[in-house]
Amino acid sequence: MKPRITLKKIAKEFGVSISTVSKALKDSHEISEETRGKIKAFADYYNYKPNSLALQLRNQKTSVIGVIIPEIVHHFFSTVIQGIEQYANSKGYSVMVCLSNESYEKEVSNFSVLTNGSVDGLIVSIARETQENQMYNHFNALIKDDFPLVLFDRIIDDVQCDKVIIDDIGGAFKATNHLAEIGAKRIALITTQDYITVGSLRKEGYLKSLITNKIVVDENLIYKINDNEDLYEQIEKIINVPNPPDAILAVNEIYAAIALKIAKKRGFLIPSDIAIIGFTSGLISEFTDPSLTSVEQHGDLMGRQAAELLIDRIENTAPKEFQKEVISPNLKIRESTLSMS
Amino acid sequence: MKPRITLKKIAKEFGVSISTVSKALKDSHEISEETRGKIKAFADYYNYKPNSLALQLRNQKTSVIGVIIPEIVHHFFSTVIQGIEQYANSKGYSVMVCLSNESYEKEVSNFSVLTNGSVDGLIVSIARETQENQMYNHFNALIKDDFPLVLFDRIIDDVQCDKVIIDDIGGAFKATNHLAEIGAKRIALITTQDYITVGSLRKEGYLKSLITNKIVVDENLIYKINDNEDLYEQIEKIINVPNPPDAILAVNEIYAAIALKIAKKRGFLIPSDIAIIGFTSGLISEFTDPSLTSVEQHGDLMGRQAAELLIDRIENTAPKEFQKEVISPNLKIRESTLSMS
DNA sequence: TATAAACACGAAAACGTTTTCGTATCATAT
DNA sequence: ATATGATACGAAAACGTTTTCGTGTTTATA
Repeated sequence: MKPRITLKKIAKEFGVSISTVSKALKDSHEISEETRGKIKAFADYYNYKPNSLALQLRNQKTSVIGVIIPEIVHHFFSTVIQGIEQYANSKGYSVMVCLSNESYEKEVSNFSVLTNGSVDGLIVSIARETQENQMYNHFNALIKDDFPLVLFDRIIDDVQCDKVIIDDIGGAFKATNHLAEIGAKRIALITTQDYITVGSLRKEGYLKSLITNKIVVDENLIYKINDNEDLYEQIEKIINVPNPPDAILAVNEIYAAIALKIAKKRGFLIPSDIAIIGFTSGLISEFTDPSLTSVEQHGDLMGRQAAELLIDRIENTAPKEFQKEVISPNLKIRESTLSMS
Repeated sequence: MKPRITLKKIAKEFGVSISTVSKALKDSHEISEETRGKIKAFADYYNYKPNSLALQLRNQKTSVIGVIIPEIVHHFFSTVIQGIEQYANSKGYSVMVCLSNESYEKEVSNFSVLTNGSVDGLIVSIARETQENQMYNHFNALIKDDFPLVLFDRIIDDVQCDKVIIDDIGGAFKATNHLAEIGAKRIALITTQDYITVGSLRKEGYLKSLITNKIVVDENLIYKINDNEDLYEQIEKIINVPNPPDAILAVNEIYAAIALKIAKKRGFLIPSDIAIIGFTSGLISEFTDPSLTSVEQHGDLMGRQAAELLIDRIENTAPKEFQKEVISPNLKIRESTLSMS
């Protein structure tokens, strides 16, 4: 790469000082029209642009925000990034994306890279492994230094910072209510392991709804999927049983789509034999047959709000209580829960 | 945010010079064991980490690579990012992601932000608007300065830089051959406008296959979708006609999934009445019913290769011919093309 | 004509780091 | 006693920028 042109080189060219060049390029009235003109022409010709590293160092501000997420090949997370990028960009910030791949070690290493002065703040959704083992020291270290930090979706209650979550309890409650309304009696829940906070919150909403609807809770209808094992096999055990459920609430789109596929293969009619709802974020629900009713998560809105909170925190240094924004998911009713005959 | 601790502050604390502190922290033998010990303990206690901006400025190297893509809520692009991030990370680089939203203006503005010294190189897939109007000056400016640049997927032939593409012609050829083999005679193509290079290349492969299979080309079976208008309406006009095609090749997953949905609604049996193949990247094809045969694009591999080319270009400054890596897509056969009865 | 103001520019510090070179102090060898 | 060498540190430049504070020269005012 050719070395970029700098103030120093321009100064040398005209035998003036660096300050003169800097001022000339900023149209300062301190510099004569003549000098200004020739310097600007020269700089323009050589396509001078101030080195942003130098500026960042001088201004003690990078205008970059770091984002650490568990994965990116995931409709929800990519939607969040879109939301973040959009708002950040409108405020003059760029976005640096790092992936933890659900690994604690990589999350910590990302923290370490990003908090060395290369970003003004951090937006994070916690890796599964981190949540599983509850190792939060890297977060506490940031908090101690008042480093601007926003957690979203997968959060830690104990960490004092801004947070954005969706109302998982409410979403699951709404969805389960809907299943009950269309006549379901034996509503299964396909969820994750307990340490995934969103999974256990959705379970809470599910339970709350069962109680509200006076349906007896049957622990045998609650299935905790292990993401590291074969999903089809695990979900098959829910449907291919003597007394299958008449409705399923799945905490994500994939689980729901797989359940649908298996149920159809077993000869069940959807929704008349089994109604299905999934939490969603992607496009799959729209293209299954029947299409899947789903709890929509509004990832872009989450991203936007996280970015708003973070940038506000960065730019307004006055102490301020930490916010917790809660986004309400909505139920998109499709064919998989059209009233059961 | 609390001000971070610096060499200067540590130096002041012990009444030594900055150089001494710097050397002590690097375990230099120039510094006495005693001084070294107390400085390191102090630095450790206050969690000293070198300011990366200062290092980047001094070393004239950021270890960051910039990525500009049209959108991120898109399975293919997020897969590419994953590939890039993974390889880049293994080589000690971070990734800065910017979105052009298919807009020329935003692409240029991203260029401008990223090429001011904040990244060591750029990986780009061109915005639709840029391709449509063939405005490539921002690329030429980079090339002139030998700025490390890799183009992927949507490329420009005229720009002299490293490139990674998939064999679109070959993929479409293979897919169309497959349709011909299972007995299709009237194979429709659902593609994009001509200025999208991948669209026109896939059309080329389609045409090549028709000729190979001695099928007469029928221009009426080639449909160019306008992404800004209603997709369902446009695709309906392909299927809901007096003499519908007996097979469809769609240049992306969404077009294929919509075609499938419409065909089923019209009462066609898939694949016996109409066989369907889509180029793909996402999960939709797996969850439709019947599942969709698809041309798989290996986005992560593309990302990885792009990152390899870029980092090689960054680290080995010796002149070297520009590479063009071509990735072969493979045909994943699913239910939508099981041999037509 | 003396003085004040305007003009046009330069020096230097600051951001935080690394690294080369210089040097004062002390111990050792001749 | 002198030269040599090691030891332990500091000064300063360099990366590229902005900005404050001088300062010398010219112009306007009393």
